[in-house]
Amino acid sequence: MTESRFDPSVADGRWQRAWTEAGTFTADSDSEKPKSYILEMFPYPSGRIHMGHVRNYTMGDVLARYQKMRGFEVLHPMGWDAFGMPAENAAMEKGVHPGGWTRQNIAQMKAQLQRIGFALDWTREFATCDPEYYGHEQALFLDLFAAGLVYRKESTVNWDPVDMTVLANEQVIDGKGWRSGAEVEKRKLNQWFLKITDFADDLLAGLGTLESWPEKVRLMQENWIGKSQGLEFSFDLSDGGKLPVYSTRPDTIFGASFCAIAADHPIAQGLAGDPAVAAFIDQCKKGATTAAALETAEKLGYRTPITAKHPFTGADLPVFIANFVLMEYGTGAVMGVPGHDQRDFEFATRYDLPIMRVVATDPARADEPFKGEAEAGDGVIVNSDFLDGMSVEDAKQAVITRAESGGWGEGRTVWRLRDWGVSRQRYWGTPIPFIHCDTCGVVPVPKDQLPVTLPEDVSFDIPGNPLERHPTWKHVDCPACGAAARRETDTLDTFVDSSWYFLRFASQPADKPFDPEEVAKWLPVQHYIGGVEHAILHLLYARFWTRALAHMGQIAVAEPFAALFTQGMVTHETYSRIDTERGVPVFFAPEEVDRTSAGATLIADNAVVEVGRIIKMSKSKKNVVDPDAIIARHGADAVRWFMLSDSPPERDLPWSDAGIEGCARFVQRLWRVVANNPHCDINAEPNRALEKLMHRTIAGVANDIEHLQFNKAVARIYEFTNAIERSHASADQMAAIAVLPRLISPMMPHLAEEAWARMGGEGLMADAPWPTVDPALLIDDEVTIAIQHMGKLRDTVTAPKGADKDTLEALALASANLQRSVDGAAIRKIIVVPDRLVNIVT
RNA sequence: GCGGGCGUGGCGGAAUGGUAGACGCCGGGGACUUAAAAUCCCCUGAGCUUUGCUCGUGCGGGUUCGAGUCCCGCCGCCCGUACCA
Repeated sequence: MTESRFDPSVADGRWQRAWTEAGTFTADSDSEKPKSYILEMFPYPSGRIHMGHVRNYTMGDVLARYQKMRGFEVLHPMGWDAFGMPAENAAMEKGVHPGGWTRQNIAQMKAQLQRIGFALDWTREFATCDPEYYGHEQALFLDLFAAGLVYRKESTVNWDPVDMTVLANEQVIDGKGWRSGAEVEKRKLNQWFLKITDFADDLLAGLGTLESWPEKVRLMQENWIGKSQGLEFSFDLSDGGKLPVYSTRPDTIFGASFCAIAADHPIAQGLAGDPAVAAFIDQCKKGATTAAALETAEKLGYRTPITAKHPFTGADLPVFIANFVLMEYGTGAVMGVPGHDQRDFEFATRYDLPIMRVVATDPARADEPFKGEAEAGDGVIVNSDFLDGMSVEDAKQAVITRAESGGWGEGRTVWRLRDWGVSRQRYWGTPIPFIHCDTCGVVPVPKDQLPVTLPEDVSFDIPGNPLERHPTWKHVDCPACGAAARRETDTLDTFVDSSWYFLRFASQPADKPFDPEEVAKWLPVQHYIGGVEHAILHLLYARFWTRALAHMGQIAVAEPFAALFTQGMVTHETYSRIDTERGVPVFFAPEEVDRTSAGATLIADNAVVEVGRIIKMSKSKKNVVDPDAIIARHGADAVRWFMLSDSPPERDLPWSDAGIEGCARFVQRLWRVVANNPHCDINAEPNRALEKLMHRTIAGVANDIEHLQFNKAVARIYEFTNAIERSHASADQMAAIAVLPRLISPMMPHLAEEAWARMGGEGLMADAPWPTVDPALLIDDEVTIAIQHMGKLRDTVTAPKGADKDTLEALALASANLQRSVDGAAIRKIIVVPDRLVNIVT
């Protein structure tokens, strides 16, 4: 290492090896120190680490290293969310085995992570596709089954009628299968479910204890769980039958002008003898199953000959079969109130049904016409007999009370949250440990026969589930009666894998999923960091599993993640040209493009390419920057520094070459400050301002890190470095330089170690304590006071901190600028905010 | 469609209801050098009648002595929407 240049290509590896050899980041469960569990959402091993991972793990790393300096025993593990569809897609496209492909990706990505110098405890690494891991998962699934939290029921999937296979939602594009292009159908399958709804109330209540979660995430989960009070009642039908419906808006019951039932509702099925009805029911089966697709699809209905009698007015309401009503939700039938539900409004408009106002902003506007859309908001009830004049809330209760006393309906709490369907008709996942026997029914695999492992000899040359068509795998004897039986061929949703991995990191016993004592030592996770895209599903499922395991007495943890942080994406501009033949854009990678301030040209032909919007890095848009290439060029510390600079961590971070170059320059600049360490001139004037700034910086950076405001910590370190360089060779400057390595250590650990070693620091920087702060030096003795006239700045003056109101008032009135602005006008009021400002009101 | 979030100079952003633009990037000027790179110093929201003034935080209103911040109504973009992870 020369004096003038920090060489990451040498230093990075040196310190990474030193940490590994010393076991610096191996968590000691038996340590006396207070414990801290720092966790980032583990990655799917897609092939390469991308910048989003680097950003996520750098944030966790800063916290882990900082907390270690603060005297905590830190657990900062890493593993692999290794089951999932991309491995099967790779198998289909490249003819490789999903397992081999995944293992290779893991090896590659692990090496990449190690080159970034993360303070990870690799001794606890595992992949969810390890048979040990998924074997324990199968055991837990059997425990849940025994506890009554697992059951089977019919539910709808996307069916590709050409490939004869189930499609994931992302494999359905505009209602068509992504490979076959065939119109997707809804098809029912018998599938496995987890009873997350048993915990709906508790999951909702628990949100109130998660003070260190972002408010937005708690709100999203609250709305997702969706607790509401409503009325379930039955309409008497013209054919003598009854139609049970559920509504969250019984207050609008007088505005009901039709009923709608699902295509697979028994009443609809009963009418299917009519070819027109049958044709409509068939039509309803078309299309994808997602909520977005259902909600935005055209609302279609078929008017049946049946009518329903309104319980209050006695009016006959037409009963429609409708494509937007689903049998799986509620009773599979709804009452339509077009005036106060947008979906019903569109439906009524299309089928020319009455649209009645039963809620208005005030009673005088009871007959105001609608302005082309439903009014779902609050108001007073009108045109509703005994409900008139009531608030929406009161009217709901009044209708429920009336229905209950009349015996034709009852109030019910319902949840938007549905039970969690965990069946997947796919190979690369955890086999569901059950066996189907013709005489015994569905039989659990005995625990001593776990894990049920995946067969290796599978092919992906035709669509569908390889487990289903494997020649031998599914043929087993029934564990109960010994007769020939069949294995369950569905595998578990990969969200199951990620619902308990954080427990397995605490310890990895061979004979059980986790050790409750170790779980008690480390859990809950102190900081959990990941993308906001997981705000609902993953986080809710993990909270559910934690509750279910606690319910069964296996752990004593209420919430798995004490604090949550959702970081933003790494983005990059896109470069494209329109393909003139096909009319679609063709994208180019950043390294294929020569970018100047004026625009961009393609290096290959030196002609212009269009510079597009700055969006999330993705392979399809080719706007990705490979971390390896950047590390090879600038070193790990520059990349880490860039990940923390400028953008607040919860927002998107636009990648820029100029930005990373600036970071690389700053790494070198820091090195010069340390390496050109001047000799102290004991005769030099002490630089008390620098000393104060040093203490303020130490305290400020600590506070910023604790609040994950890394961009602010970065700004402070820039300011501190600027101040050091501008100061003269005094003892204070020496002290400031000496503290620098420790300040930057969580963010630029390689440079910090190198500097620490050079300055004669003892042991590894990573083991050193955080510098101490003298609180006395954090207090200012002088402050700048703003002088305003009518709220506009006219002058600033300095005053002693804590100066009284009269002093500040006098200072303000003495200002020439203020006097010119006031221009002799009568002063009506003077507002003094101590240590901040004086505002003269005329 | 529904739920949630975000919007500040050329760019990323800073700002307990109290001096809008800290810090960084880009750009401009200068020093050093035969020259370049590197480095260092200075300037850098717009406009004006420039001791200073006006405008300015997506758009339109409102509350307040004072609004980027609080309230109401919009617009745009992003995330989720239960089988992508």
